[in-house]
Amino acid sequence: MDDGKPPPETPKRSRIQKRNRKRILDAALNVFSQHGYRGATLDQIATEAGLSKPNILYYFDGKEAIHVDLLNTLMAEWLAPLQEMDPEGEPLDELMRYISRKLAMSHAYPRESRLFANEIIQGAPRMGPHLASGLKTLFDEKCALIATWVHHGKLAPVDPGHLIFSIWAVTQHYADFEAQVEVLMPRKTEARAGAEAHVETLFRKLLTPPGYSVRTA
Amino acid sequence: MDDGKPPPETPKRSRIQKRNRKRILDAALNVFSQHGYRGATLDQIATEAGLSKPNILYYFDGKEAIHVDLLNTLMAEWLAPLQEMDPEGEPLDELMRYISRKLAMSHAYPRESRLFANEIIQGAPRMGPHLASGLKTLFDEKCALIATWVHHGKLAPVDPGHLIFSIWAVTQHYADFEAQVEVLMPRKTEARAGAEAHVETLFRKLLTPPGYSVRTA
DNA sequence: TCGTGCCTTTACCAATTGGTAAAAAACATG
DNA sequence: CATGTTTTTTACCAATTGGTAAAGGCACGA
Repeated sequence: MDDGKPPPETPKRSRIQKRNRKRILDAALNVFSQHGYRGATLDQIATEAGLSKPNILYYFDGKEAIHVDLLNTLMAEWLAPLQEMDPEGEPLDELMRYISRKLAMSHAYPRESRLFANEIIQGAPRMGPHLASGLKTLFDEKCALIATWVHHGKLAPVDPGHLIFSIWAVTQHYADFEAQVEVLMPRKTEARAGAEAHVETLFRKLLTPPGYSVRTA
Repeated sequence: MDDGKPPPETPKRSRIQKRNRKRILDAALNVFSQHGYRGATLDQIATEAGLSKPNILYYFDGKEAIHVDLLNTLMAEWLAPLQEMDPEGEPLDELMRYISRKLAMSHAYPRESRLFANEIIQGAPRMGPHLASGLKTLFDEKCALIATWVHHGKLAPVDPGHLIFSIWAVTQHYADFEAQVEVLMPRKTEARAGAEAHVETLFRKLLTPPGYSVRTA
């Protein structure tokens, strides 16, 4: 009886393979996040990676394979902050901590943010299945968690799904629309600090339940 | 003395020209908003418009000209709600009304939203000047207005620039990331109503100044 | 009926696209 | 160093890209 799938597929890559795959994926992240899937070209990726085009196709099965690999690899770490929201923690603290980490990630990894933004704006043609399975599960789970928090009066009444959407929207906006933010708010360091304070206030006011006592030292 | 620019350029287009230009721009809006500038092709636009490729180039000077025309034409109406925020009105009402109209526009014109989203994510290479001039002026003006409102205690203390960013982020999210929203929150009509209520609450809680008396009938 | 001006099609083009075949070079290992 | 393996390059493709030239159609007034 053949179980169909080959043994767990230990990558088992030589160090030169690891190095070049990393170079390619990094170059591809630059190009895909800037131009979207269809607007990106293998030549561009090759040039940016410092390799020849056929050499790139020696490491990956094609343009689409690179893109899919990127999406799969980055999805996990992109969702880590949400995943780590702790059912045992203090609800408001957990949510505010999540928001803060999400905003920090948008500032630290704008390319990743734009990669996903491009893919989803364009209808998520290479991510649809992933969304429906992995992401949806996590999303539903965390929605349920937030709902119980609300139910126990630990948070102000709020629609968990739309709450998550607005957290994503506000935090990722700074990465995805960086070009616009920079034009409209040129002093970068000030803008970043202001963003943090604003987002913190926005969601704290939304989520703080009525009659919540503020601990002042 | 030649003033350099030709007379005000009355378009003076025949009805067949109007019809075909409209068809082309509509098709181009579909294609550009779905694939971004570089990912879009003239053939695709031509097919969608029901015209031949050379025929399209009879009406427009090239791919870029179509894209620029679209951006210019749509920019004005896209910014109309912000423009109409009235310095004479009641601050909180004006802002909440703006937010509501912005959300409605995202639902009614998702293609336009995605057109701009694509352009800005990709660094706004064909819109940079417009951003720096027209949009920045409007943005600064409205920021100043909001600042005076805050100063007079009509709104809770808030950074006007970041406030506008978060309004844009939250409202446009529903258009730009529609593919994701639909997967995670499948019941469309409920989702839309929920979005309205959530966004309303989010910003009303942020903006309502301390000690604001709620008028109950 | 004949122009005349507007619109559309046909037939192209050079450049770029994603991708391949196969030789050549570099590398590892005995 | 000899040998087999991994990596890289060279030389190509067929298809698609944005764009052009020029001939054809078509409506409409004289």
